[in-house]
Amino acid sequence: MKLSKIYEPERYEEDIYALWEKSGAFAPKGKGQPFSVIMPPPNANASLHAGHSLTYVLQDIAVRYHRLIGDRTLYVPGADHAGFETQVVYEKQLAKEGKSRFDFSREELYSQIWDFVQTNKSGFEQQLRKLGISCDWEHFCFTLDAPVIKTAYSTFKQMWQDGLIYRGERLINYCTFHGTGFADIEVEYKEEQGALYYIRYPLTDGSGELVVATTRPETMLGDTAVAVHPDDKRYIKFVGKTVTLPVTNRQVPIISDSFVDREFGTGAVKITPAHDPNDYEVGLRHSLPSITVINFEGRMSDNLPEAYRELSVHDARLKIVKQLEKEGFIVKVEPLKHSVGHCYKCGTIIEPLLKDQWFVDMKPLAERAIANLEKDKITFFPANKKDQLILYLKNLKDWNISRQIAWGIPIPAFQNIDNPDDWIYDTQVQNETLTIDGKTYRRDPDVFDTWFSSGQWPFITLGYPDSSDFYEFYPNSLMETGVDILYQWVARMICLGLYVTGKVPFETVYLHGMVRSADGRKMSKSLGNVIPLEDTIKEFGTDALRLGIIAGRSPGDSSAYAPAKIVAGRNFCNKLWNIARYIENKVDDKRLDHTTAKPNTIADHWILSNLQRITTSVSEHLANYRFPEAYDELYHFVWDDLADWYIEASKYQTDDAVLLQVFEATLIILHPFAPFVTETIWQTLFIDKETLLIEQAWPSMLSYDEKLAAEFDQVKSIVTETRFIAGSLKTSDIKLHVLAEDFSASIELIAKLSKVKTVSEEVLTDSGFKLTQTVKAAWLDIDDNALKDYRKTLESKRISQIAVIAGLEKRLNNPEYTERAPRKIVKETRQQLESAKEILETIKKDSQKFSAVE
RNA sequence: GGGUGAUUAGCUCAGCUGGCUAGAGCAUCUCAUUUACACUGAGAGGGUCGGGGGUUCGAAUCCCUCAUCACCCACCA
Repeated sequence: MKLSKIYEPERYEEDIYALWEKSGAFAPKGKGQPFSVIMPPPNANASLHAGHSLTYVLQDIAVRYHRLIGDRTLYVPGADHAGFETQVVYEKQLAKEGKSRFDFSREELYSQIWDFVQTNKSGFEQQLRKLGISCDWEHFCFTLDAPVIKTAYSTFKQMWQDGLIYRGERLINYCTFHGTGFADIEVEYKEEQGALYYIRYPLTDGSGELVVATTRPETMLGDTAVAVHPDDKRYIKFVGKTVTLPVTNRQVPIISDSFVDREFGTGAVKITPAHDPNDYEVGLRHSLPSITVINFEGRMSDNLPEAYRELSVHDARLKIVKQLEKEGFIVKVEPLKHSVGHCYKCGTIIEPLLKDQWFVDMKPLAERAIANLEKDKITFFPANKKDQLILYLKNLKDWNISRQIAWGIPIPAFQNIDNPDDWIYDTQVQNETLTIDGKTYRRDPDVFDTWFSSGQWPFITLGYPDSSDFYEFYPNSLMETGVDILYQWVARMICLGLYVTGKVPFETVYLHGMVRSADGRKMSKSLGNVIPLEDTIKEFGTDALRLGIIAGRSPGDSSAYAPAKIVAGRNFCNKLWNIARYIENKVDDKRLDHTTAKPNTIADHWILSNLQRITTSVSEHLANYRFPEAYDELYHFVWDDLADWYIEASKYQTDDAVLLQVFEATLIILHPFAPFVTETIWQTLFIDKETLLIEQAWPSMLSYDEKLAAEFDQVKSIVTETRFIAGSLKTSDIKLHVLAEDFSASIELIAKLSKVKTVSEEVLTDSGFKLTQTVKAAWLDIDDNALKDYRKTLESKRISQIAVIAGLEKRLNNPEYTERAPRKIVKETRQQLESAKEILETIKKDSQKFSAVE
């Protein structure tokens, strides 16, 4: 089969992926050491954009590399039901139909969303195939699969029994629009312009007043105290007295608590335990009652004076301020910038509200995680994220795992209808009520926070607790995910992994930065700057996207989607393609047994030397997860070494066997990065083997002679400098002289590559222009007058060469350097100085010719 | 308030444990047209590595400090 002139990815990619999938190449094979990656499951109803590709491509490169070096490699794909996220998407769809979640029971909603997800689910699977992701589809896992739920339940039960899970009334973060609570980390804080209201609270005994400052005057309806700092001389005399609250006329005590900041506001704080986390803590310390004045709909509650009932928080604030002003209780109002928590989906202000929920006591889990992190049981890329994670874990508060939504794993807990404190664990969640020993229990209507189950992903996906996969592939070798979910997900996987299995869930965490849009902003639907995956693939091909998206990116750092890098990737694939075409034409039907190739020419030795270097280097980079560095070196090996020099040389010094051998090895080491084009070429050039590139073994080395390889470097230098001079002189009509003893075998090669008219072995003793960049002797026989144009260049070369020598001499004249620096470095410096001096001599001699001319 | 990262060529960014005259892609300039490849080839130009200080024989790299930008966490009556 003949290859077309330009690589057209869309002609091959689909078939190539099908070929891999059909062959079973994605399943773990062989007896190598296990290497496992569990894919962070994409949302089941999601469509991936170009930015998403980064995570899967990085994982796939690691996976393909480990497969090639013979590891028993498992890459588990999955999908996330993404509880709240998905329900929000579905609710938006309902809204379009003029309906809302209130029109359905939770069971109805659940089954509707299930159908909704089923119809959308195939999207990302096809996208992953398009990206060439070599995951083992047989191992596919959805976060609502029965085994997942089973393990999540048994973990919940175990934690309950161990006293790590408790149910209690706490202030939780509540979105009144979506009607559910959130974990602390899910709240999005924004800096906002607000107002600080100074309000008079008269002492009940008429002996004066306290002025409190608040941003939320409406919550004063629920005040149960006023607090001052215990050391505050202004107020300490009031402690123990009471104030009479304006509007409600309730009497509340004045207490002292050191949490009060004397500098802020007036130094006197109204305490509303039911609506402020700090006040809640104060309330606990001082046994204050909690009065709820805002309900779960975000409106003022029924226990308030008629005028305020059912008002929105916003309206209530306006109304109460108006009333206070009228009655003379407002001292002043100051503008104040402060941060306010919002729902990360709808932007509604998060209300801290009292609610009974299930909580995980994170302290013991976090401590164990910290201990393991400090013992470096997990390697982080970038390394500094480990310390950040430890800091986070040290300050971790208890985790609210109850969600008031329909789409999720029902919490397996039932409450005695006659005794609210009597909760039992039971997994018969399909029943709304249970009757046990004559007592009736009602199911908790809530579901788990998605992260409670996905936090167990590294072992849940492997069939924990009693499967061979689990024994073989846990802990996972690599967890590659976004730096944005370090706390949200990685932290919880470590905590839960240690708790359930006793081991850290993975050996390495690689956190990629975010792919911002081309405009430098975050890529998001709402900003309208999303780059669709399909567009990029269609325009440039998958391999180009894979190469462009990983190029020049360091872990943990965000950087923009760079079309120029995708273009570079596309061009690179085309270059490779054309190397293959060249080889195809050259080798034709010779059926060379290239497996026993032996180097003949200096170019052969040189390319084998470079192949050895690049193979080792790519291995080292990939073993240490330095993806962009590996790609960068491969790019230059293929383009600069293989195409520009070796292939060019092969046009004059034929050695097809070595050429084929080198190209075969190149395809293998390049395969993890650009799987489609490499496999396509493999299937075309090596079809008679009936093998798949994806299943090849990492190349082993051919022997070569380092000295002969170095000879070729000399040839390169002569050719390069000759080209440069010829270019400056704008002529190729020059005669090149080289020392026969050094280059007799390469004369023709030098002539062809440097494109001069003739090359002679005649030695010019007193004429000719000596090349300066090589130690080996080579001259150009050029008319001195013609050379005049070259004077400037030579002069600037001379000056910079003198500077180089001065620098080297200064270094070597410093005894501190020669004594302290490693011997190897010093030796290198001496050699550099020597050759620098030689080059300067040549430049000087060449320069002198000009004085002769003038 | 605490923390992290960034600042290197016109643009986007690499530079791992300090050690050749600091690199890449794209862009720019010159030359090349029946070539495996114009998605090309041969060349060139372009940076006092944000400022200042320190450690070191040696600093883009380590430390301190300042500035600017970005992000994260906590608090914000």
